[in-house]
Amino acid sequence: MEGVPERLTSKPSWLLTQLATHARRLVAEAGAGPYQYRILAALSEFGASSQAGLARRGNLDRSDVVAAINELAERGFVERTRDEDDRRRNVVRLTRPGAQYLRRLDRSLEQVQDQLLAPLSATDRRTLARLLTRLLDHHRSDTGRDP
Amino acid sequence: MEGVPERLTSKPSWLLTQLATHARRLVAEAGAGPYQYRILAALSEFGASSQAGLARRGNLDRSDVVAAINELAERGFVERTRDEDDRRRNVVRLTRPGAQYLRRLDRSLEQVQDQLLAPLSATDRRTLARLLTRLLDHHRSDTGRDP
DNA sequence: CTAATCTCAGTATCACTGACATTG
DNA sequence: CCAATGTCAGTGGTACTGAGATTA
Repeated sequence: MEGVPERLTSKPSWLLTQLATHARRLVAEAGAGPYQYRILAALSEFGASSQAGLARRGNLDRSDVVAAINELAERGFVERTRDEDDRRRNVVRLTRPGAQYLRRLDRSLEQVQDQLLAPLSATDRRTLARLLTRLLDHHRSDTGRDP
Repeated sequence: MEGVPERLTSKPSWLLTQLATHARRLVAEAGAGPYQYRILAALSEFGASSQAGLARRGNLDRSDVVAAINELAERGFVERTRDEDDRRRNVVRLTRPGAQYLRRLDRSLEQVQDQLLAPLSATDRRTLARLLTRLLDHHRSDTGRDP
């Protein structure tokens, strides 16, 4: 024992942060702002939702959702209407152009993913995804129900 | 196939970014500023070095190294002296208090690590570290030689 | 002249906090 | 009254860019 052998490369926490910035950069090059992508993805997978619901599912802050939706709405990718059943809420809906845009983003992301995971075999990639998912699920105490 | 099943939870790039923020938060609670920690760790593992060398090894920007070293030097954890053999460079050296501080940080980090990796078995943890390391090595084109 | 180093000033973006008004 | 929602203003930190001065 004695000195920890490789502090910089053996601590998952640092590996995560450093790899994450790399991933972010790649993703940004693909043209996908993380907030907007997560919102579009959540809408596509779970359907129309309130902004608070999107925040919960996309793991982002309510206040950040506001700005992101503003831009998405301006570009015509989502529709924001008042929920008449619960007038505190806005119903956010994916539009057709929004769905197309998401598909384009997904194609770019797939390439990014390939670049990012290049040195791993298909099995390793699955393993990695599984482990990361397990971690994330565990640390997301928010139950994540719909509203 | 058809629609991508779980965009938000199956893309390693997103998993990484989200887990990374979680890790960062935990690490911050442990009192370890990421820049300063990486510098201290690099110094401890590779010995005294120029600031540019630290930047390369710690995967950070030269300009950020300046500020981090300022603080570390103020707190007496590192010593910065002009390199007389190459007067462009500063030689940064870990002091005794600096080494002690690093050991304290490491102890805190270990607990953080445990929290972060709680849901994984020892084997899984090794696997994760191995996969992440492989990725990071691959994406670090910088050869990382010393100066 | 080119290249490397250190430094400073400034930027973009993410994540977050606190507050407030509206509605349930 | 309390809780949830949407909105806004502002903060802190990371990562980065660009420039300048010094030395090799």
